[in-house]
Amino acid sequence: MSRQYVTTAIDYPNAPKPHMGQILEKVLADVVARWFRLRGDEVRFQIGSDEHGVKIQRTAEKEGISPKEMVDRNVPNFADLYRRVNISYDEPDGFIRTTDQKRHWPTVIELWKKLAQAGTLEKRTYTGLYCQGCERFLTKRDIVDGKCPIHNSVPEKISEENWFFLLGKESKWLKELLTKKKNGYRIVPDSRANETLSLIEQGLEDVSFSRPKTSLGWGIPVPDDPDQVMYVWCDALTNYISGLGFFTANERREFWDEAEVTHVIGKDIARFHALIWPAMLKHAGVRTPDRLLIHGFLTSDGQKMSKTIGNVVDPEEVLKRFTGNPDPLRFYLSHEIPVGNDGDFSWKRIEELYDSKLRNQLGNLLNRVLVLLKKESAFNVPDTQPDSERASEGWKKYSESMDSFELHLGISQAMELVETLNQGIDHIKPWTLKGVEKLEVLCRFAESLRHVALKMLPFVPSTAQDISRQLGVPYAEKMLDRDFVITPELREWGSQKAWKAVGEPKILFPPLEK
RNA sequence: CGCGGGGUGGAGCAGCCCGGUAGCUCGCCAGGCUCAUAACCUGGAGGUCGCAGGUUCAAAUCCUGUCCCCGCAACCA
Repeated sequence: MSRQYVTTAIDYPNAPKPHMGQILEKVLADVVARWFRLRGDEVRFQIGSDEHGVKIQRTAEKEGISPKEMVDRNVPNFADLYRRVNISYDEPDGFIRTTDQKRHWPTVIELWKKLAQAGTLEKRTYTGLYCQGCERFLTKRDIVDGKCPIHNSVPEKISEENWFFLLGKESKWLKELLTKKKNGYRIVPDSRANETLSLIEQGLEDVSFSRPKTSLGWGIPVPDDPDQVMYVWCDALTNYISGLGFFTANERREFWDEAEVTHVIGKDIARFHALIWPAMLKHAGVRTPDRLLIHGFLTSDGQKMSKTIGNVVDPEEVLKRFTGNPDPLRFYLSHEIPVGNDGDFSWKRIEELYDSKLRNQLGNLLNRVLVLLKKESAFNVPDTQPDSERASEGWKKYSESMDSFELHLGISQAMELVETLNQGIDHIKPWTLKGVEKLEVLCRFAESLRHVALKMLPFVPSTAQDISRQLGVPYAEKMLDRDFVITPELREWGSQKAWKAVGEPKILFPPLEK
């Protein structure tokens, strides 16, 4: 058994509630965290919010409230929606806020001091071309014909004092760290690693770590330099260790030093997590993380989600469509989008998938087995060699997929089993059989469904439990407990000797209203 | 020469890393079954896997070239 620490990116609560991309990330992380728990690991799962910065400041201004008021209003909506999507982050301390002066700030300030002591911070006068519209300095690459291509305006030349983090000299060991096979910082999936490595090849630049208070007021002050405020990197990335109380009296270092650390993030911020973050940790004397799990982006009906196009999908609406049940959405995101790939969300597709896979194939299968079985007077799963071999091979394949983060293969394997079972029923025609033969056949189907439910558990937890309840398996009530483990015994064919009867069949997934 | 992703039956996607029966969902046609949520099962039509070369006994998969599409990243203008 090992210890796991799973994190997601912390959300920017500029909007009143999470968008689909953020849901995708949380679901991915949640499936991973759940799988770790189910295989017997000790897991800490942390999410949070990144609440500083000019954009927050500005949005709040527009609304005529203080930044603090705005984030205090928005952040609970994030936590609330994630709870309703069944994201199993640790309660109560698995949600870290960067405005939390008790939990977050002390670590950040201490980390800054350590970086300063290590000589990796340097104050410079930065002169650059600043675009008022973008509210940031533009790089040579951004500028087209001397103008900001987004705002079509000529940027101003502005000089300001910035603390810089000297990332430029870290290329060599970073490359080693990211490519070595053992004890490195592994990027998953592989295809996403090349992208980052090619960034190193292009040469790393030092990064701005602070802004003058006058241009960035809403943030953590730089220690011993009251005129400067920390820019996003030192503040936001640090959440991963501030949540563990690093550099304070109540450190929980065992979840870092003696754990496997997995950061789940989107491809847009891969570079910061792959480069700046490990460099910061190195100079602060903290070991580097183990894994960076990168997901792609979501389009809507094949197009970029955009307010202008009007194709933005609100996760809330998706929940509502399925009467608050998060599982169709969780299933969609896990089944349709291989980890790391970009994916598409479409209403047509999710409804299609709901009907064909969840309702017709899975729900209907459970129903037909239970209806036949409840007419029988006994229940007993026959222990046969071929069945038990099939089961153990199936579990082996499934675990391999899950352990290597090929999650869509994991859930597909469960669904393939469902398909096989539907075929089997039609082939065997249990309703034409009698006596012991009939009973045995039906019990074998029920047992197979027990395995299906276990395999679906990381993806659609409440559905998996519901199936198990209807089947009447003895452990059904415990399945959603944090310490529930899919033990070797549970994976074994016919291991549930205490299972003596099935429950009442109920409709698992009702037809959608038009 | 910025970087990355992609082009697979009518639509949407998987398979490519680690070559060897081209798979899934929807749609279409025909049949079966009647345990089940008008669900389930079987068969069929439809693909020269963008194009051109190369490697190989064998290429959707590896290599080279080439054409085309889409992003540069998240609700903010």
